[in-house]
Amino acid sequence: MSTRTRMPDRRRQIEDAASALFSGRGYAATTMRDIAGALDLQGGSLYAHVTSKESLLAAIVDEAAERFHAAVRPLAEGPGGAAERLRAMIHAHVGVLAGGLERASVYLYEWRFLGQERRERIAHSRAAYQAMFEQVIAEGQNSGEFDPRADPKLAAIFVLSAVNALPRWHRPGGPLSLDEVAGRYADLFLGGLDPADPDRGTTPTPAPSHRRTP
Amino acid sequence: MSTRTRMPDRRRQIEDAASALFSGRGYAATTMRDIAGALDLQGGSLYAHVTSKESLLAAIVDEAAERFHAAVRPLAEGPGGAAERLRAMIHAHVGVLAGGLERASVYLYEWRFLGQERRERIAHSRAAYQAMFEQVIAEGQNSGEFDPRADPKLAAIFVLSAVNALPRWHRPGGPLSLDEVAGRYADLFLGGLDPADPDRGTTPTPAPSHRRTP
DNA sequence: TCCCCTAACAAACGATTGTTAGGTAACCAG
DNA sequence: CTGGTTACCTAACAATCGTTTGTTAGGGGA
Repeated sequence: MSTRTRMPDRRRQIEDAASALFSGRGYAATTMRDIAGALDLQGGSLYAHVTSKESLLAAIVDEAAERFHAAVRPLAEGPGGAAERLRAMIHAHVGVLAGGLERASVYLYEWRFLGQERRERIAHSRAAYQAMFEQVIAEGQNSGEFDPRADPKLAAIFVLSAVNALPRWHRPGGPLSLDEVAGRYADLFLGGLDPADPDRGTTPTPAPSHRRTP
Repeated sequence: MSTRTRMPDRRRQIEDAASALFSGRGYAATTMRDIAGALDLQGGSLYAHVTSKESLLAAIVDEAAERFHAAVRPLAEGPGGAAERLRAMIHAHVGVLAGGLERASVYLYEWRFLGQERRERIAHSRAAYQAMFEQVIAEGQNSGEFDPRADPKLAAIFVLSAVNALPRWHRPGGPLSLDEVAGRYADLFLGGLDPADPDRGTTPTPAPSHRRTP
C-alpha cells in the first residue's frame, strides 16, 4: 500500500545519492560529478536518468512534501482531543523524518534552490502544512485544552522549528531515538500550552521590557 | 565600550554585503563577483581587502560568535533564579539576532562551509554555548523550579532550535518584533519546563512505545 | 616636486561547472 | 541473425568560478 510512484530502480539510487550529498554539503556545493561518483558513474551518465540538476532536486523535494502531508493531514482532521492529535502529529512528522532523514532534510533546507516556479509551489505547500498545526492549536484553545493567551501561528512555528532542526544534529545510533525525542518534544511543547500555570505572563501583552507584574 | 575590532570602513561594507548575500542565497551559491557587484566594484577588487572567500566567511562567523557569547555568558553566570536567567538569556540571544539578522544568520547556517580547522573551532564554540543553557536548566531542576523529568540537553537544543530558526522566517516590520517573539517563546518554553502539570509524562522514562504508566 | 600608498580597474589564469554529443557493449524480442 | 533499446563511457562544449596580475588615478607627507 502507498507507493504510488513506481520508480526505475536506478533512478531511486540516484535520488538517494543526491539526497545524501545535498543534505550533507548543500545543493549548490554538490556537483553532478559528485553524485555520479557516489554510484561509480561518470558525470554525464546521469543525464540518461535525469533531465537536469534542478529537476533532480525537485523530485526529491516533491516526494518528501507529499509524505509529510500524507502522514499528518489525516491526524489533524481526525478525531480526538487537540492535545492528543497534536502529539500524534508531532510523532507522525518525526516519523517521516526517521523514514528518510536525508531526503527529508533536503526538503526542509534545500527547497529554496529550486527555480522560481517550483519554489513558489513548495512555499504554498509548506504554508498549508503549518496551517494544520495552527488549526489544531486554535481548536485546543477553543475547547479549553490550551492556554488562550498563546498565539497559534507562533506556537506552530515554534514546534515545527524545533522538530525540523532534528536532521541537523540528531545522529541515528545516539542515546535517544528520533521517536523518543519526538515524545520529549511533545511533552515540552504541550506543557508550554497548558493553561494551568498561575502567572506565566511575563509577556502577555505587547510591551518590550522593564516591567514587573503590573 | 565593546567594539574591540577597529575595522577599516570599506571592510565592514564588504562584510555587510557578503552577509546579506550569504544569508540570502547561501555561501556556496554566492559569487565574489556578486559581492563586488553589490558595492559597484569589480570582482578582483575585493582582494585588496580580503584574502579569500573563506576568510571573509570566517570573519563574519567569528565576530557573530563572539557577540552571542558576550551577550549570554554574563547572564548565565549571573545572579537570579534559573527561570529568570533563562528568560534573560533567550532575550539576549534574540537581541544579538536583532542587532544584525544577516550576520547572525550566516553564523548560524553557513559556518559549515568553513574549512576543517575553522569549522572545528566554531563547532566547539557552539557546543560550549549550548552547554550554558543546559547548565541553567539543570540548576533550575535542582532548585525545584523546573520539572526534573526533562532532559536538560534536549531542552536546550529544543529552545535554541526554535530561536535560531527566527532569521529563516521573521521579517522586520511584521506584526511582532523579534523581542516580542522572544518573550512568547520564553513563555512557551518555561511553561513546558514547569513542574506543576499532573501527568504530562506520556514519555517520562526512556522506552520507545507501547507502555502504560507502570 | 617627488614619492609612495591606497583603492580600484581590466584582463586573464587554470580549474570546475552543468550539460550535450557520439560511440559501444550487453541484452532481448522477433 | 537482426534490430532496437538500455545503460554507460569518453570527450568536449560554453560558461562561470576564485584568484592573480599589471596598471592607473588620486591624495597626502617629505
